[in-house]
Amino acid sequence: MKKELEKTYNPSNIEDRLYKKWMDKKYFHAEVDRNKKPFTIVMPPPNITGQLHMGHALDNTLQDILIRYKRMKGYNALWVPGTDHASIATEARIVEEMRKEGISKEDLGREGFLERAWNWKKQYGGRIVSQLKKMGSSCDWDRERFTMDKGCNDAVKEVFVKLYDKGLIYRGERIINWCPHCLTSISDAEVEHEDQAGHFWHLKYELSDGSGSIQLATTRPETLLGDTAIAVNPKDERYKEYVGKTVILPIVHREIPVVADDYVDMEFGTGVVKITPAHDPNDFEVGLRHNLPVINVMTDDAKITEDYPEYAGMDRYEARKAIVEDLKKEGALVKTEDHDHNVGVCYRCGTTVEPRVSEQWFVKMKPLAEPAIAAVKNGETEFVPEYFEKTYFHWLENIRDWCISRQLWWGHQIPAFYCDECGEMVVTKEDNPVCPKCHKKMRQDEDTLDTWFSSALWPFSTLGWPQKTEEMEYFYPTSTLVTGYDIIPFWVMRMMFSGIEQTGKAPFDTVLIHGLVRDSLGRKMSKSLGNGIDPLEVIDKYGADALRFTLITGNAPGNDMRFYYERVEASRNFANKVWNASRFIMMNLPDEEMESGVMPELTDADKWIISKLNDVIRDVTENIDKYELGIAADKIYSFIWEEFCDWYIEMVKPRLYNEEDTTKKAALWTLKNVLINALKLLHPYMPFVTEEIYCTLMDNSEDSIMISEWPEYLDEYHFPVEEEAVERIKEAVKAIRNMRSQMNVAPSRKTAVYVVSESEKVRNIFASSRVFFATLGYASEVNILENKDGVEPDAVSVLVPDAAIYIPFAELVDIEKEIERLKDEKKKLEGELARSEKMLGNSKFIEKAPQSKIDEEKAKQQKYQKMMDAVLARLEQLLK
RNA sequence: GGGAUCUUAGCUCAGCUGGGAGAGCAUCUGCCUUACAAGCAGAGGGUCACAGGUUCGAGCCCUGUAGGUCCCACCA
Repeated sequence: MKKELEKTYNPSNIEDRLYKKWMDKKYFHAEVDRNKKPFTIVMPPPNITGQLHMGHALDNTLQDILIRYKRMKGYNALWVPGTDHASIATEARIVEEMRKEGISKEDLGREGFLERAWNWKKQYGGRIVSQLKKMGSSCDWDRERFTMDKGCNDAVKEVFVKLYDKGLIYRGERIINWCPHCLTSISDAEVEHEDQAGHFWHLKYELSDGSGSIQLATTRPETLLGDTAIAVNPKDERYKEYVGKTVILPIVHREIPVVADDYVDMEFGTGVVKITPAHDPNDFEVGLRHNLPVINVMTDDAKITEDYPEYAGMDRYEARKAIVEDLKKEGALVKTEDHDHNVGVCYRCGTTVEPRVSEQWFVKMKPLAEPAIAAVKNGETEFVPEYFEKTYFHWLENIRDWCISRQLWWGHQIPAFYCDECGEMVVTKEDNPVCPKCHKKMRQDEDTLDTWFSSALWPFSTLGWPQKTEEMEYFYPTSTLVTGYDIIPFWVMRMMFSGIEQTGKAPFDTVLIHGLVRDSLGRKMSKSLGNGIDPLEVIDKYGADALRFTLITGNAPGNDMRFYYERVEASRNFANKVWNASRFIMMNLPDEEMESGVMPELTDADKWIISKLNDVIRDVTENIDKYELGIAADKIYSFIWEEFCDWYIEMVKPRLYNEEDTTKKAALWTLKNVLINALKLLHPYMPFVTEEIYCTLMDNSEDSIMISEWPEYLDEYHFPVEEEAVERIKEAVKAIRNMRSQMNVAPSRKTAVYVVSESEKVRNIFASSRVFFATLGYASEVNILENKDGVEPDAVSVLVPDAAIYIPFAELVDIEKEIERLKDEKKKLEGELARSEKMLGNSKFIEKAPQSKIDEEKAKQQKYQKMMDAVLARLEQLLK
């Protein structure tokens, strides 16, 4: 029983059903199989707080295309999915939710809070997974992971302890970036910089010995409370005599030294800097060099501490105002200027970061960064596009130690334990160690680790590491990592050094970087702008295939793209085109099974499309192998729409409608086989529509296109002679259509066509293609002649290479217009010939250009010369 | 301040290692031709930002200029 496609293409009718089928049949699942080569991708785990957005849609479409392609090529393709606990983002969301209910973290306590967080994970973690499924993502859900599951926790502890034992993780009091809103430390990568309008306050400090005063300027007068020095450049003649003296800090009236330090820029401002080691990273360094005290003047939430009763409880900005007032009163304020300056803000909440001295855990980066740089330099891992390697190098070459402890509860708790009795500290994988000295129970460090600490281990923790699993052995290192350029410093870099340090191998051989999906005005999609487009809405309206196709076409790797509904519509129209062409073919296929293996006697047209398909198979395969997914998609698109639908199907129709036609079988065979192969090429991009058509077409004789074999280029399907013949016919048909259109001839009006050529070969080609002039060129009769003697006199003419086509339009023929057309044609040909002659007449071209180029040019010149002769002859005839 | 990237048709963008400028959308003209009006056939439209250079030959390579975007950066 032959199946049929629905009359209209309706993606929502097929997508969920097919996805379920794939799941049921376990097509996405990969097991270790030594007989096959592995191809592995680990999915960048989306945050459990998140909803699917266009960035995920793009990221996962790219991955799915690669995975589906490799799977069809015979690789053992594994795509490991999962989600990220996103400690800071999730905790912030939960705290916010609790705030609305009027409860705080402290009310619940650590355990109560974590319980609530796990419930959150249960509730929202699955949401994004089901959204990924709507995209058609063929990931191995049996291997789904979570960055805080047992396996990841084991990996985290393993790595932490190893790095600690090697001295690459240490605990220390340093200046770190503190977010007064999230109430935690954050890493350098988590700080964004933005320009803020501010002021420059010029202050006057009196020397303690009364010998004068010194002026300096500051953008942050409130930190003055914690100043422990002022600094000048040692080479600065102006201040040489002051170095070693002390000044009186205004308001506080503390005596602080004048120190000399190279850090100070003599050119900038007055060349004098106030030093606040507790609240500025540079000042902290200066403080270390000069042994200055560190005075913290702010609380966790950036309010002035109780140590300064006049300002206690004021936040940073209130205190700034109050202090400026007091400075004014004291006469220490010389002047105020407007000044824009660059401040760090928390990348999660946008709050201005407060540099702060506190005790934190750090990863020593230099020794880890070096091999990670080397792995890219020596090609073990490469970036696509290559220029992102520069971003990567830049980060690693300028990296500072990574602050990994967070004052949060949701995350991997740091595996460090303290003995309250003797103060002993132990770093261990054990859960409840006892103090090695006093054998008492120990207290675990309260802090958790930076989310990215566990994400950094994702490529191998998901494969079972630190256990020695078969998966680890077989699927690692993974093949391609697909991610946005904005994630390079957070994640790519850290996976690289973690992978190399822990496993000895870089975690992937290629990093495919993509850009951002922006709105139609080129703005970043964001919640605050409200310009985000929900991929699920697009899928509902146009189908996942259309969305996927839109996201990977018309865009080069690594570049941002704009999202337009018009483009989705165009993609949907393409899916519809494929659907209808398939429907047409199936309508014509006989009820009984065709012997699809045996190739019948083929016509030129059949061989032409097969040869074209063969080329597309080669090109598309090459393009995908080079990660040129957009280019490959374009080629499939134009092959299917232009070559296959607009030309081949149209050419083949007469053979289908004529039961007597002896070549009908060949036509059907070709239609079916070309369609099958085209569907296969398209499948990674449009998995649903191709599967639905394929299964209907194959009448269930095969299970799924997604596990079918990727087409291969075959020399025996290369038919240059037939290709040339059909291209000639296309030229002729196009020329006829063009002319008729210019003359406003209604399609209903058929006319005789005379094709004149001196070449027997060309006459034969046209003679055997008479039918195409009738069906595609509106001819009522076709005469093939050796010379134009037999042509009716009142005819218009069009010239194609090696032939002239005459169409008698008695009453329509306008000799003047005809002459005009020919003159235009002559002009064009003159241009072409001039170009050819210039090139061929250039002795240096003949000397240096490759022979193939020269031959090519000579052939062109000949062709145009022939056409020119024809034009001139025709003109002469008409002018008579 | 340093770096990356971009500037190609009205709009949004492709253009792989240098060898006659492309797509989608939009525009204009005809068509309900029994797969598809979510379609078919035709057409118009570009000094490839600017200035130099390398080359037989440059949208593509080099240098500089202008403008846009992004990333990094301790000028208080």
